[in-house]
Amino acid sequence: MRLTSLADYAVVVMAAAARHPTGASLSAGLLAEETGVPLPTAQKVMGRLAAAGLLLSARGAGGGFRLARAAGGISLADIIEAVEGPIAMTNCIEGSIHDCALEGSCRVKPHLNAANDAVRGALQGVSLATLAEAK
Amino acid sequence: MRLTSLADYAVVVMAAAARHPTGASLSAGLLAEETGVPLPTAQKVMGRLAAAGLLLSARGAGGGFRLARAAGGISLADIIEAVEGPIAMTNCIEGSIHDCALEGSCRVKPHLNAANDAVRGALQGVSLATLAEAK
DNA sequence: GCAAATCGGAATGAATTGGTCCGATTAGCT
DNA sequence: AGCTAATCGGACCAATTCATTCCGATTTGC
Repeated sequence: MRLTSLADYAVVVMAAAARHPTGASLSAGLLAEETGVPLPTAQKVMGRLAAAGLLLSARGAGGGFRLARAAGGISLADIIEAVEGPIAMTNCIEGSIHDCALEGSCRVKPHLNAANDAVRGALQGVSLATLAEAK
Repeated sequence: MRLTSLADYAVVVMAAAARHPTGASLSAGLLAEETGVPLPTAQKVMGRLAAAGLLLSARGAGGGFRLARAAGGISLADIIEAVEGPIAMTNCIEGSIHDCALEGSCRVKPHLNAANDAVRGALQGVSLATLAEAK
């Protein structure tokens, strides 16, 4: 029930990016300096965010990243999923994976499914625009 | 954002225990067989649950475990915390630990705090009595 | 055409986790 | 009262995952 530090950094970096004017080209180095996140780590995090479609990347000199959507259209759940993968408390919730020995006779799965939706909903209710606000 | 398999097993075992009559002495072997959880793992899980005060343990022949409180008074959050430790999405939320380099200049911490409370609330809203119900 | 700057993926070391085993303790029977 | 059997409790070890770092691929601008 703890998110990885990679995801933690991703939230910080995305919030910093959201405070810049829309469309500005932001290098990993710039955001790393602004947030205090180590540069190599920021690079990795931003790479994953770009792969997930939350950031648009441009290579070469003068390149950088920019938000793919408006800050209001990106949720905390989106950021976490981009870095950590699907939000699924247990393996059996994720549709494709079925390596649970109790599969079939498990009596609690339906309830866990409901709990998982509740948690996910709480995370989807927080937008990046909110996270970027001061205090 | 995924709970460990130990916590997963804990939920299954506790739900099985809640289906037995109140006060009955339940050995780790019995619950392991009922749920399909490997016995050594069930032992470890139940040990932690007892240490957290969710189960009462009795040693020796004829001993075993029993629920410390009524099933309605135990929440999913309680079970997860018993096995995984405090529910805190980030290190900076946990009061005592402060090994975050961004501490002080971090702009998103207050928002994450609110998100954490929302997640925790969702988990506290599910009681063991609900988990023990069929389907 | 050259050079600088930036993204992208691969490799390494550490930490947490999952699983197993053996010792400590107690009730019940002889 | 002693012994046996059953059960909890804590310690140990292998494995997976995570966090971090470094180097190569690609593109713009001069």
